[in-house]
Amino acid sequence: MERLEVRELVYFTAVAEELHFGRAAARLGMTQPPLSRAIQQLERRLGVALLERGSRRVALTEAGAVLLRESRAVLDAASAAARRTRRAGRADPRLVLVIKPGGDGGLLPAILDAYQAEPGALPVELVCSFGEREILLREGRADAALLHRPRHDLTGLDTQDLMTETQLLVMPSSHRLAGRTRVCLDDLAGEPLPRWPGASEGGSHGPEVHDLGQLLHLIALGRMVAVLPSSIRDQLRADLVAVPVDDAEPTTLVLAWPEHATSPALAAFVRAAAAVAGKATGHGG
Amino acid sequence: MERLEVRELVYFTAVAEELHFGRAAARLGMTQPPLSRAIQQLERRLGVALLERGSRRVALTEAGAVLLRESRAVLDAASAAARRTRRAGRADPRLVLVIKPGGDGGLLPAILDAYQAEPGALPVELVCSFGEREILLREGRADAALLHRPRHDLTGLDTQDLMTETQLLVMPSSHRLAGRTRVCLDDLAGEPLPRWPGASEGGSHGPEVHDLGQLLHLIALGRMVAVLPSSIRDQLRADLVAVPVDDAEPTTLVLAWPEHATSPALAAFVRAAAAVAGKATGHGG
DNA sequence: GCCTTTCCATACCCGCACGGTATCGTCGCG
DNA sequence: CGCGACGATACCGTGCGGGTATGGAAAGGC
Repeated sequence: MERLEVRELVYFTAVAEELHFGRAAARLGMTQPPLSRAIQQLERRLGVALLERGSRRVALTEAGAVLLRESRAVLDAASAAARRTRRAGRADPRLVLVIKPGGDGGLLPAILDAYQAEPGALPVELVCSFGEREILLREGRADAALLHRPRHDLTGLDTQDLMTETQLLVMPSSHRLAGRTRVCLDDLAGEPLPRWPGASEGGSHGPEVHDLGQLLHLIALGRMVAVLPSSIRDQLRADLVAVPVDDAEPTTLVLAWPEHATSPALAAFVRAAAAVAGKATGHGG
Repeated sequence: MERLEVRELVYFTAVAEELHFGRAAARLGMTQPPLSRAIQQLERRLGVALLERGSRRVALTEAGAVLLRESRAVLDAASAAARRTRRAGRADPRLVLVIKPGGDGGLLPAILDAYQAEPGALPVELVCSFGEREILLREGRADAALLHRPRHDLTGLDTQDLMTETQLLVMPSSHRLAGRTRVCLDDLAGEPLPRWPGASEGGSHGPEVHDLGQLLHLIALGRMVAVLPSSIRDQLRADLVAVPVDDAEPTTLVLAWPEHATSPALAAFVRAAAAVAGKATGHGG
């Protein structure tokens, strides 16, 4: 069984994405002929046609589509491997935790305290980031992240549930729904909801939002409303109102980390977080 | 950022596993000097020490241990990519489903029928295999598998629950517990339980077992007992008895497939299986 | 219908890096 | 102190990855 090389996968990915040998070669910083040969050789070694070459157009075969997807997985794994190794070799070991400002459900201080009490705890570096936080984990840029299920895609990650919250509709006090004690999702038809960077799917049609202060400001200005976990209640400005959304799926705050991670520092952090979460749900409900 | 090549990862994995450059080189079918240089170059490019060389012993550094784990992931992904691509390019497209004989909970015929009724259904190739069935999925040798949660490790796989079953203790009619109407796990202390190939963890201390007929035979001979999902009741020999185990965690039969799979044939199969399972729990409970 | 344009494939050449052989340096042990 | 084991270094050849030049086929314009 012939080996499959990373370089070949990079080449193939470029061609498969461009569907054009010339452009792909330019993107790779090389010329077209060696690229053509590399792809041919790849096809020969796999014994499979990956591309249909019309003289004017290039298209993926079924097998080519499969290899494109698989290649991305391999390349992601490879660059994550490099990054994680480099980070593990750094002289100043740290635990990188990525959070969304305001998205910690108020548990973070207690978790950090509990972690620092663990033996062998490392300094924790907090990275604040909005959209696409799970990507930082998959890329090997961070050790752990606070995410929300089901909002985030958790495939390929291991997780520890921390706390489940109902969701609130946050709006200016002048809003037509501000007097209600509860609303349901149908009431929100036509309301401008925030668009989170990276989540370009349907439904959200308001302006794009990058930070919690900005979001609350825009809500206060009447430009939009938002459905948020109930723990943000503590952080609301005086000019905003929040009422429960009855039929919004509850959101679970989870601690997530890359599958198969073995670092004892991470294990200690997960232990600490689980302990804090257990205590919190223990009293609080 | 320098590229990380598959060849280098193969080399490093060999050295990291052997902890000996000479043996690693032999295993790779090459001589020692180029191997040493390749590892040095890898360390230089990553800017990290991977191995501690004593003159008499080689040991992994912290970063080396990380890279070993990551390398295995990358290499697994790469060979899975090759296999999946080759299979996608085959002239006779088939859907490969791996099952454990007797482990289908009786749902399989209905699922296969429902799938064949789907538009564009492919011929289904059944592969029977005992231990380590999930590995066939991860290696790209199969499209889907019937597995049991929590018995199998499902990380890295997408799943569809099919049916949840309580578990039964299966034993010869002469067994000391054969007269009981129910037992609990503590009653089984000291009983020889089957060892499944690949699951070498504690608790199971009986002979290794590779197939259901063999297992039932050994039980009938009084050599062991087993805790099995209740759907095997239909397949029991007359000389065996089965009673519920009260505190054994219920087992869920799941259909599993590699994450991010996009094949329409697989999607249709999942749909068919979900429909059958929904109907089954609909009447049966 | 022919010429042009636009691609990918082929032919040929070169340099480098990968792998081999020979040897050294170093540590541990008798 | 000398020998053996093992990784590192030195040096060399060759195969392969990449470059330039050119061929060849198909689509489009006049």
